[in-house]
Amino acid sequence: MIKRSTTIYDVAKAANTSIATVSRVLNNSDYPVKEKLAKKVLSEAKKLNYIPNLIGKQLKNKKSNDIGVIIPNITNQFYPQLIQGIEKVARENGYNILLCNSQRDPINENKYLESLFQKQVEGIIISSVQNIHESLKKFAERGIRIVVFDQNVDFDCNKIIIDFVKGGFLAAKHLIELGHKKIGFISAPLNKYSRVKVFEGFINGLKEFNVNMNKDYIFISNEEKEFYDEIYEYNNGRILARQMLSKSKLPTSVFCINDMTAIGVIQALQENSIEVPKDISVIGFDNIPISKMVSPALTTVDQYTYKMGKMAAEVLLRILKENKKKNESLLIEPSLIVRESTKIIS
Amino acid sequence: MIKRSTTIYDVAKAANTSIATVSRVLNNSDYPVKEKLAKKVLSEAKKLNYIPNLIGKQLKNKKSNDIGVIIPNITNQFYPQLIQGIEKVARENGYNILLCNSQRDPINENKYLESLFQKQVEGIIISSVQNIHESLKKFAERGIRIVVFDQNVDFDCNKIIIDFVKGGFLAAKHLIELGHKKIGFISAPLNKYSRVKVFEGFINGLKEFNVNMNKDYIFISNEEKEFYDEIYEYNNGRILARQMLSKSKLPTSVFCINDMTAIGVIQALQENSIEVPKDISVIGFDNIPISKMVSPALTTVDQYTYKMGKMAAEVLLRILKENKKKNESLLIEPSLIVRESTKIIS
DNA sequence: GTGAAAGCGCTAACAC
DNA sequence: GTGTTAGCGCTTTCAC
Repeated sequence: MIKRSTTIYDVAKAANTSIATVSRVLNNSDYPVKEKLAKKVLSEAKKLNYIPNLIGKQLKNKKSNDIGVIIPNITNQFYPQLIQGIEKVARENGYNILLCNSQRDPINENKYLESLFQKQVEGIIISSVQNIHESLKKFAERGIRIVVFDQNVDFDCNKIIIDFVKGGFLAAKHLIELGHKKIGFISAPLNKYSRVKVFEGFINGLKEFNVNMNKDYIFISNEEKEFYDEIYEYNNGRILARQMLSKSKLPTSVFCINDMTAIGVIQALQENSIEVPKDISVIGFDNIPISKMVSPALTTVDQYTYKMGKMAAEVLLRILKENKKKNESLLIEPSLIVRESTKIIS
Repeated sequence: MIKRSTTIYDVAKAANTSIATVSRVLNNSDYPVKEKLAKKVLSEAKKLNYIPNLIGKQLKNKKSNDIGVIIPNITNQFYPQLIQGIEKVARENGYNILLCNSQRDPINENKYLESLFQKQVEGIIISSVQNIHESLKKFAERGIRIVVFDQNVDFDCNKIIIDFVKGGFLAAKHLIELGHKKIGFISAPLNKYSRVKVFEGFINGLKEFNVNMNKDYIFISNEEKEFYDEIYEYNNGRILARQMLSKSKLPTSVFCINDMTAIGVIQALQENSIEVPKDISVIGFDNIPISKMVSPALTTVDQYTYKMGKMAAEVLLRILKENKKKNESLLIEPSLIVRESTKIIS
């Protein structure tokens, strides 16, 4: 840090008063200060271009007004939308966000957790990429308020989660109602709560309407790796779609674990002269902004991402403010968004 | 903040030594400490789950190891890509990023600048939404190192900018080489350096190849407003494309100020049964990931966003490390990416 | 080798 | 109404 010198002492000296008074004036404390002195302090502070050092303040107050947000990856629009929601609420309540991309790597996630703890954040909103939540739990026990979203975790904390089972069910139901019997499923590894549950709902749907699940139509990748300059899910969709095309029998419709995957799938199909939805109907999950920008526009299941972000922040701030001990758990209802990528079977 | 009590004192007491020694051990200082004592300190710290309080450290060291990043909006993929680049470099050098979305609002931008200053960031990487850079300059003068990218600013600081004029030129040249003479231009207001320069390059291109610029084919919106849950540029493209369609004469090709706008344009055209590129060729600018996901895949001008982010961070960190006074200025060469949204005029 | 103590910039309890 | 001062958690100088 450079000379960035002007401190509260400089202002006090310039205004010919004490640092206590300066602090009172500058913080609009309701402590009585003569108007004339207050004015003087204000004008001197302005003259000196005084900007308070938050670090000193935070150390003294033992309050950072920061909340940490950990997400897998910022390039899937799902997360930016969410962050916008979080940010809006946080800002409005005087909180700042420290954003961290785990790049889907548990090691990074833990590093970030530690780093956020060091920075004394008051709470953390996280979509964890881990299955065991040792470190998260450790921090929760030490008093950091945790809100998980998108993924579930294996201990008691605040949760904002959409009803994935219902979402998967809605997707299956939609395809079946369009007359499809050969329904495929394309996904990244089922190693996360969200995916497992979506799949569960999907299977439930097939069962409920007496449609057979055919293993030949199910394509799930083994690996999940994120690069700084690539988009994992999109590539994954492309790869799995090509795998599907290499089989002798094709389904008439596929449900993809999320929109980015679906977009990759559609593109790979189109490249191989399979028309969507004419030849194969495709449905996604998330309803990210670009799902309506691709063509055919994607039929999908809305997770209300922006709203989810707002809710997560609201829960966290409420808990922080009221210093509640009890954790909240909110379930968001997903809904089906029908666009152009699915159609009645011909 | 909660009781999060364990401090360096607790560790010192537990290890039966002084805080000075604890600090030395924990920071791997090259100060001599008897191995046995050091081990003891380490084990007690571990036993107590000691995690250092960065705020105390920062206050003492007068060094935050934080850099601020201010961007207009996180939902346009252009920025996430950039941030990934910045983040990678920053992480590798022990720096953390404080990310801020100005939502294209100068007032927010200034608020964030002030907030970052308060947080004692060592440098700021910014895509400013302002034309006058009063406050940015003010902070630069106070010793914060500034790197601007994407937009230019009106004072001397570090700049990572792509050659917008060349980019605009490339777009015009491409369309002309495909035989187009009726070339349109669709853009958000030309109130930012980037847009002005791109337009300039575009006009240069038309002139160089003796193609007339027809005012009837130019559509530029008056207003620029960002919402938390909408995507300005995409909507803007849709609106302007509809305006274009309401005219009696249409161009055979249009150049859009960026990819998101182009995607909006293409979609509005398609909704009105204008085929791209058969009826109208469309070219964008940015080469964001989704430009290859839409269909037709977008012909565009690559800004090397990820690389730009890395470069911005590298410049900042180098300047910080070497404490250089002189500012650096880097120009990135754009390049044309031909995909499916443009074709030879029939 | 080790520890005491000053001080980073700030707030607030306490004294006057 | 105003000022003095302790102390937030930490690093580092200086003394031993």
